[in-house]
Amino acid sequence: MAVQKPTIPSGTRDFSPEEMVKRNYIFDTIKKVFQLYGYLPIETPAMENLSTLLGKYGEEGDKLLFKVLNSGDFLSNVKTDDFGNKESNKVALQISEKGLRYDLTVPFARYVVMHRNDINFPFKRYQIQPVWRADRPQRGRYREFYQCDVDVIGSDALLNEVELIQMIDDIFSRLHVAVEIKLNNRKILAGIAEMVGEDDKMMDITVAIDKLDKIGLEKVNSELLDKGVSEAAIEKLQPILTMKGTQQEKLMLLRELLQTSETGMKGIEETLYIMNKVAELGVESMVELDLTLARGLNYYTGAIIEVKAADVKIGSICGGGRYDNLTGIFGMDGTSGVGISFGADRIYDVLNELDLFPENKELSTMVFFVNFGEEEEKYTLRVLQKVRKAGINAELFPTADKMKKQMNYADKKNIPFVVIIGQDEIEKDVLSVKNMKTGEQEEMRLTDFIMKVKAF
RNA sequence: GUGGAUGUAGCUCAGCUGGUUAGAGCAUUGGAUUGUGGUUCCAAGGGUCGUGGGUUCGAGCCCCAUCUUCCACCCCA
Repeated sequence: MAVQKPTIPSGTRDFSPEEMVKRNYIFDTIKKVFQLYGYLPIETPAMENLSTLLGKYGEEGDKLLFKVLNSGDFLSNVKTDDFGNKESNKVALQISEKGLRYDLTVPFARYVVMHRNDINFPFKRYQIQPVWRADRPQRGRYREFYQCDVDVIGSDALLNEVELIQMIDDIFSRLHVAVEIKLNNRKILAGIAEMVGEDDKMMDITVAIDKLDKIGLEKVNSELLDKGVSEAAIEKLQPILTMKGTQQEKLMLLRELLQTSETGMKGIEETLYIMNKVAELGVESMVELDLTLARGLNYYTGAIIEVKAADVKIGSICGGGRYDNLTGIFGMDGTSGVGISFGADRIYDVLNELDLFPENKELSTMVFFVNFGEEEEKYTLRVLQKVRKAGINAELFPTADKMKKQMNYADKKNIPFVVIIGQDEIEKDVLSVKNMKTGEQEEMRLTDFIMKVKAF
């Protein structure tokens, strides 16, 4: 039988020990801050019923769901017509009732509804788990990646939005990454659409605004026309498209322009509140209004937040917003939530590119014992035990291989101290300690050695 | 999902208009050095040239399909 080359599905990755140490540094930092602000973890299954997933992410999102084949004789219930006509979508629904989760927010909403009687509202939880999207992979875009979600549900206070921004600021300053926090509000977008008299074209208008920087005003206008937006509406939109000035000035101008729209005004008030509070609290990162921020997810209703690394071009590394009625789909109305999601994989790429990972010396082996053979091994094993008891990460080479090989192993593993215990040392009751960085070697007693390593 | 590029040793790559046995550096293994790594020297192992088909006397090179990775779009963390 021919040996097959092992591969993994495109867009997925293996993580080496070195990578995991770095990844855990990110996860640990994020978790620490989440808990600092009073959020506690939950987990949900990798698979959800398709019925809870479908229709929550828009048409595009449905296409990107990984579906899980039913177990057993999954073809038995398929309608032959659908199969014969190659109706992939219809057939898919007949042979699959589960799917891999696409994000953590929708499963969370499902969780809240299912456990509503046990939950103490407002419910502050975080969740760090992988999600899957059948997207075409690219740089910084994977088919399996981790999200770190924090949400608070059951409170419509804007203080929650402020707290989320504080946490963003806290986490990225701990990671030493300079970021820009962009803020928008779905109500402002809706207000703009209302003001120009094209309520139902909100998404098209938003996407057009989003492209302003890329393709320019003229093309944006002609694209709007293509989408069926009336000329009068486009005319009314011009002051917003060409708006200039500081954050405050823009908001003031918007306040004038959107006077006729109650929703729009509310969005502006909300944004002003959030921005003022954030300014009062002295958040380090730059926080700015960005009308182009649409965020495809359908369920946002208020604030929209997105974070970009200031020094690396990689797309957003954190995003989220307020969803007033996500639980409504699952039969629980009037519960507002707001949350954000940190993209661990992209943050990893950013830290890697900027060389911001710390030396995690407390995680790796500190002391390596050379193995000289049966008799020395017996003695060394006891020494090793004492070193470990002192809380020092240490290991003994499992076989009495050549010194060169053992030293090589220690060197590659970046172990700072190598301890050599042969017959001489046993007789003298000392350790020969080699500092791998300086190459110096000296004999010392065990207790002195332990103190030396601890002080290192 | 649409368009473009890419794939040769574990890694990074060379390989002429199609022509004998496909190369280098790094890495690996062994030796110089039977208690001393990171430097040096010597040697060895390692390839169905992404996969499948086609053209040809002959294909790593040309053609088709397919997959991978990357880039742009769509969308997104």
